[in-house]
Amino acid sequence: MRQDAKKKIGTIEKGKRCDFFNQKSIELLKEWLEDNLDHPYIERRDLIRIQEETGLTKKQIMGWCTNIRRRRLTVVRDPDGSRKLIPLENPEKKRKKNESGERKPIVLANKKEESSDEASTNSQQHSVSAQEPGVKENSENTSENIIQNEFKEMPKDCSEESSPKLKQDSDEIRKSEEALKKLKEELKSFMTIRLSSSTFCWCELINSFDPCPV
Amino acid sequence: MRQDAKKKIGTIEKGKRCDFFNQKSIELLKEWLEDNLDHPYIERRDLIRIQEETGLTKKQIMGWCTNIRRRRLTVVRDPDGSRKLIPLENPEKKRKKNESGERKPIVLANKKEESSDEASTNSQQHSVSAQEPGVKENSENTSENIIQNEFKEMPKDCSEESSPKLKQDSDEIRKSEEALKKLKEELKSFMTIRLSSSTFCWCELINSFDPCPV
DNA sequence: CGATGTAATTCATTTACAAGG
DNA sequence: TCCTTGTAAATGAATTACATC
Repeated sequence: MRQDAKKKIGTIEKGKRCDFFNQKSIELLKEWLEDNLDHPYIERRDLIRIQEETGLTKKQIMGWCTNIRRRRLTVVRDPDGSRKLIPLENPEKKRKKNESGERKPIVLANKKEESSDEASTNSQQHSVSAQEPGVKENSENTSENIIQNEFKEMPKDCSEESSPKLKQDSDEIRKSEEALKKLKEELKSFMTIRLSSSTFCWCELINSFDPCPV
Repeated sequence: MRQDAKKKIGTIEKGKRCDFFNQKSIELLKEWLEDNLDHPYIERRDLIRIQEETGLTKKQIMGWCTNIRRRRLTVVRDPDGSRKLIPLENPEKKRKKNESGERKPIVLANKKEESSDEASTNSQQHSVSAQEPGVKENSENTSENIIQNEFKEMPKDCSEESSPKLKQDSDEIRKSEEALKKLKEELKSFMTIRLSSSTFCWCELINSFDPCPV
């Protein structure tokens, strides 16, 4: 703890939660944001409405929007080149973690393969198909850390390389490569379909792979 | 119970990382743990091996194991009634969050509807319920779940449709699944690399897949 | 030796403000 | 006036470590 003294600016301390920033207010703001993702800049009308409903000041609400834009949204481009803001998972966190590279949460893969091991973090065995082994609910921290971990260990040239054990049989290699090629096409098709709903984000795709042990 | 305020004990400060607790050591310990989930109590042999490979003291290693057991593992029971420890996501975090009920990360759903599930702000109403270990929660990432599910369905359906012969032989299916895993690896790696340039957009990823532009 | 309680440190997230355009 | 970018400060989660039983 290195803070010399609590600095008070106006009536609010930096970093300190005020009573008006409770879960209900956050829910309202989130609601506004999700309704205005195409143009997440608050208008007078919504501003006044949220002020009245939450008790937050104008400055607080606009500051919240500013922070959300830079920390939770990112720019993508549609095929026509138009610019858009969509949700993104924690860009700042990723940058910081790359620089320090330490003190990452310990994530267990929970893989005891040899069977369709249903051991997710749940304690009871529900034989529902929706859960896949290795895919479990997680916090955003762990997802990103897994990505970073595997990124460091993974070979940089990742486009068309076969894994060594497949090299034993050239016919098997050919079959595997054909399957991979086909899957790539299918994935492309899949992403294009998702795209039409205009809510697709590549980072969500990344997260959908986690924490699948590969 | 006892809070004897000792700031420094020996040469190590509480909570402070020492140089031997680096990522390589953590990896080794994690490796040991995942190999010994059935009985996560370290033996002399492994203890000495890890001591030598990491430079950590015996006390540090055993302390790590103790902390892992209580913070990252939870007890489940097999159908035969036997007791088992399996990975659990952040039991302590969940407890604290349920009690305070504030300051949760802001997660955007990226979708307008999906109003059936109300679990995104559960801590507001359910202040403290009888917290059973292993109870699954954290269904906040709704959009991720949706995409995850859709993605999981996609390759199977498409594979079966476009190449029926893969269905006939379980070995072929296994190969296909391996190929999908590999594809996921490649994608994750690729996207993580692109991430650092911060100019990524989905169309670059799609176009990077030869052979055919969509 | 293990389980449990807890002190201390580090890091990610959030609220807030300032500078400059 | 509003936005973007940089950053200060508070909070909480995760981790390492030790004491007690």
